[in-house]
Formats: sequence, structure tokens, C-alpha cells
Amino acid sequence: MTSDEGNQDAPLYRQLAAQLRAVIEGGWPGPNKNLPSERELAARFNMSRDTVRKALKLLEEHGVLYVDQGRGTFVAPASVRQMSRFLDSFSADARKRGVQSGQIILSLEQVPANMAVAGLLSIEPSQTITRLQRIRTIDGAPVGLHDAYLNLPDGASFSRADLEKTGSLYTLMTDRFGITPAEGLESLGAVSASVEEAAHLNVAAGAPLLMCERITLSERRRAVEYCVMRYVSSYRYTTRTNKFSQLNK
Amino acid sequence: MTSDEGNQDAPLYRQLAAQLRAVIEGGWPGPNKNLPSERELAARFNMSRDTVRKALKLLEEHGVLYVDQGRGTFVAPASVRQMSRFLDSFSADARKRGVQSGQIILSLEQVPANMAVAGLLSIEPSQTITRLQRIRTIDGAPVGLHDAYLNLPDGASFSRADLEKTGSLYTLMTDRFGITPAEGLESLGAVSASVEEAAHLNVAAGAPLLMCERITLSERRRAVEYCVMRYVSSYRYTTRTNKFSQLNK
DNA sequence: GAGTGGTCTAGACCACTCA
DNA sequence: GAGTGGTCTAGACCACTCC
Repeated sequence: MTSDEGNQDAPLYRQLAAQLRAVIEGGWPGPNKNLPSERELAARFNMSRDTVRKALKLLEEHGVLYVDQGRGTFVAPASVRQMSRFLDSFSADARKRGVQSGQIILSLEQVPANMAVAGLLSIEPSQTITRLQRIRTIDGAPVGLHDAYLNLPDGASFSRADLEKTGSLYTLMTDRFGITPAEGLESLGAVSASVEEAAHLNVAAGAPLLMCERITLSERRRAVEYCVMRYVSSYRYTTRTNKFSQLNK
Repeated sequence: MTSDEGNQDAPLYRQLAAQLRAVIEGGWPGPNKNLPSERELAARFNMSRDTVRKALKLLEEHGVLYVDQGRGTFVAPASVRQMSRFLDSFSADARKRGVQSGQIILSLEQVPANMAVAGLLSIEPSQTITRLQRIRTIDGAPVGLHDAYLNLPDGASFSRADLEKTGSLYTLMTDRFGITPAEGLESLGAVSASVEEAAHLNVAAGAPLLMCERITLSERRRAVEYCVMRYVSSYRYTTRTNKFSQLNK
């Protein structure tokens, strides 16, 4: 987890954002305290006010800062700063929480897409895709079932060993196939565990599960993955939604 | 639902964003098609390139556009354009989906905060707060239970009639108390319906429910509401997470 | 090489808040 | 009225993509 801080290649505003976040996480200024004004920061760091504003905007999007017209720029409460607005993979999320994530691969195979999956991935039915079923664990205990349908580039494939090495499907897709997830559409609801699911997750049949369906899009907005995830009731999915910002007034 | 389009008071970039969105929703350019370049838009609308960029940035945040370095700016697939990244109230969400939302108020009272709620709202235990319990309905059928603890300004209160008039708690808080929700922290999981919950929601006891806890923060990042929501299994909570954008490289 | 978006600057004026 | 962030401009140079 390298930071832009001190990275001479990164844009100025990212370097500044990284620096500011570092001092804020270091405890200064405290929550709900003023930052120096944009003009002052520009002078102190010897850059234009617009560049400072870009850094502040970035930190605002990450929930680190908030702005109050005419009053100033303030440090957000720690509870907000710690919650990401962005999509994490299961393993990245676990790493951030400081727990150990793992997986048990149940199956990895090439299958023809059925109509439902083909529709969701915007491909022709019967086109072959990769299906990956896994049990996800946290500190060794099973917490979720992932059933993923992957629309990989022509001829691309990977083995169980490839996946076991990296631990993260997204890392594998990026490093191996050059596919960068850029956007995710998710739908969450509650379901009852089937007998089979219950066995995998070590809960009683009929136990409540959190179901999360996700379509992942690449940078060019091609659907590259459709995934159904089911989690035991102790698992929590957290999100931060900021600025009830609207295009409509 | 007024738009910035043609609103002379709105900033230029908002007017442009509204115009662009209107022509895109009108079908031109189609999904995954090029927009004119930033320089061309600037010339055509007689504004600076930076102002055009602000409009495009806004539309990108709303999932209407995406940008590909060196290639151009493109219209996102309709599936992405329709999904909001921002927090909606139950009633606003229903309106957007074109269904009729309603509520049955179970109780509205002043209560002392217990330790858990006081901690979440950052107030002293035993301070009195407003508790509101409701059944939420869609097209007349019960789909959710809301249990909200409100940290209203000193002396502020409202009646059942006030709430029944507007239908939306957020609208009431904004118009009546000047509190604008600016940020929400949410945690989702699955639970089993208790006997009482099952009766309210017209499902069997033990049925799976989607539980969503939310802390809502005001513009100045004061916790103004803690709410526990439980939804029947047919209810779906949808989100869009864009740009796996990171502060860390 | 031509065209695209990404970064950066220096300066101007406006809207809002607070004393 | 002094200080804050919000908008807008005109121009410069860089990084990337595609032919």
C-alpha cells in the first residue's frame, strides 16, 4: 500500500492530498477543525489555488474533508473518514479491516451462458464463459459463497493455482488480462439458506443470508463479471454515500 | 423535479451538464458513443474548456459519462445511467422507480437515549430524543419497518400530521428545521424476522429480512439520525460504485 | 503527427458567513 | 468589511491513443 506522498511522478494535487491526509490522520487538525484556507495552502506549498482545490476535492470525495461555504474546510469525524465509498474486493476489504481472508475453490469451469447470465453480461446465449464458485473465509471461518460468471477475453483462462497464488480475482484479472474493474452495479436483499448453502456456510438450513448480486464493468464499460454472493448474518456490508448531490435542482 | 436546464441562475457548468444529459437521454449520442471533444464543446457553447470539464466531471460522477484517456468521452450504458450513487430517501427512491410509497406511523415519542443510541449520535445518554417507528409500504403492501432516533435541535418537534402531510422525513427535516442530510453511513446484513416484525410485515416469523442501519450526518457532520430498517426479502437495495479510485496508488 | 483528455497557472469576480 | 469557498477565463504543456 504505497502512498502518493513523496512520489515525484504523481500529479501535484495527488501528492498534496496524500500529504494532507497523512497529517490529518496524524491528528492535526482534529475532527471538525478548520484547515488553512485554500489561498494559504497555495502559498505555503507554492502551487496555484486551483491545484489546491483539486487536492481538497479528492479528499472530500474520500470523506476526509467537508466544506462549508464561507466558513472554511473542515476535517470529517473519524467514523466518516474510515468508511470507503468505493468498491472493495472481498480480500481488499478484509485486509483493510485487519482480518485474514481466504477461499475454498468449489469449482472452476467453462460453461455455456444461460439466457439470464448472457443478458446480464451483454453476450450471446451459449457463448462459453468461465464460472467460478468459491467459499470465502475470514480468519478461517466460512462467511460467504461467491458464484461468479466471467466474460474473459477470447482464449483467456486461468487455473486454480493461479487464483490460489494471488487470492484475489480482481488482482488476477488486472495483472493477467489487463482488465481493470471501473464500475460496479450492486443489488442487495435477504434470502433463506438452501440445504446445500447451509452446509457450505456451516449454518442451519433456512438461516437468513445477505445476498448481493454484482455486475462489474471494465473501463470501457463492458460487463466482465456477474457475481452472486451470499453471506452469513454476522457479515456486514458497509457503505458511505455522500452529498445528496443532484443533477436536478 | 426541476432541472438546471434553462435556469439562468445556476452556474454555467450545471446548465451545460443538464443540457448534455437531456440530449443523451434523448438518445444522442448512443451508448458507448463519442461525445464531441472538450475543446469542441467549449467552442460550440462559448465557454472555457475548464467549465466544460466541470460539467463532464459532474456527469461522470452520476454515471452518465465515462472518460478514456486519449480516446475521448463516452456515453455510459443505460443500465449504469439509471443507477444512482447517491443516497435516496425511501419515498424519493420509490418515486424514481415509479411506484407509490406510503407509511403507517406506529409511534412518535420523546424518549431518553440509551447508551448505544447516545454513542451513535454523539450525545449524552439520557438526553431526550425523538423516536419514530413506521411501517413503509409500496403500492399499499408493507415492505419495511423503520425505527428512527432523531437528534433534533433544542425544542424542535413535529406531529404525526406534519409527517403525514409531507410523507418524507427528510423533506420535513429540511423544510422545517433547516437540517440538510449531507452524508450517510450504512451497514447492511441479514436477520430473521421476530414474531412482532413478521406480523407488521405480513411474513412468517423467522423469514429472512434485509437489515440496514444508517447514521445520517448534517452538513456540519453532526449525527442527526440513527435508523434501523428491516425489509422483506423481495425488497432490493441497489447501489453503484464507480472508479476504484484510490488515494493510495 | 494529429487528436484526445490530464495537469497546472495567474488572475478575476461572485456568494456566503461572521464579527 | 474581511475572509472563506465557488465560478470562470485563456493559455500552456504533458501523456496517451490511434493511424
